[in-house]
Amino acid sequence: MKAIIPPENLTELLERANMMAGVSLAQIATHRGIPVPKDLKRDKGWVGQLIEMELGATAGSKPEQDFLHLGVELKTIPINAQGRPLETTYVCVAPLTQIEGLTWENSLVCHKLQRVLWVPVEGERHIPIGDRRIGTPILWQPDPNELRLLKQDWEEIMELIALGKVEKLTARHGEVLQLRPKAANSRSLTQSIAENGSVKMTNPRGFYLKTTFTAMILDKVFG
DNA sequence: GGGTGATCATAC
DNA sequence: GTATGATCACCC
Repeated sequence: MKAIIPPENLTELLERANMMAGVSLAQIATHRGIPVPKDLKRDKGWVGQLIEMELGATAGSKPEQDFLHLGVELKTIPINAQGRPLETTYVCVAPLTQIEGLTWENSLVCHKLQRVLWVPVEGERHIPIGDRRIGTPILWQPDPNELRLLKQDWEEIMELIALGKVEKLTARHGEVLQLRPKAANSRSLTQSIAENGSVKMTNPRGFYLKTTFTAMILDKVFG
């Protein structure tokens, strides 16, 4: 495998991303010497990591943007034949303790979503993984209205977490941003705030963007 | 059929 | 366990 150097600037990143449009995942994988899985059941992050690698993102599990020096977060998004998202989009883990004084402006959600490079990839299950094609990338920055919706949902969710009501939160809360389990399984536990203010254990949660929201983002470009 | 809750792989 | 990358799969 040949090493991919991180893009030096935004223009270079966009050039690389644009060159992948129309290319199949098998082409990328072959080029990189990576086997294509039969399905994604045990390789759920495969597509994302393949695209990450090809664009020269710094691999790692740091809670930071993929291209920190460019202020860009990379997200692959599975779409159907109509260009609509097939899945919600994971943003980041939700803090469940020590959240006093945490504001939207300095939250991880806000930071990660400041600028996102969306890379649509055909995701319908009847299409073999290798045959799935990459679409036209979209560099997105939330507009004032999108920012307002995100902030509103985030504040509402964090308020309930702060009140020790994380167990009462479901994916139905929030217009565009939702809170859902994010863990190895339902037995995973992490600390959270109890209703009496003490510490309790609960299933880890993550923030996800609902498909109605990401569909709007894709629509703004493709109509 | 769509969305919610559950789950998978991997690095550290 | 916590973080990354997400999709699976069951229930409504």
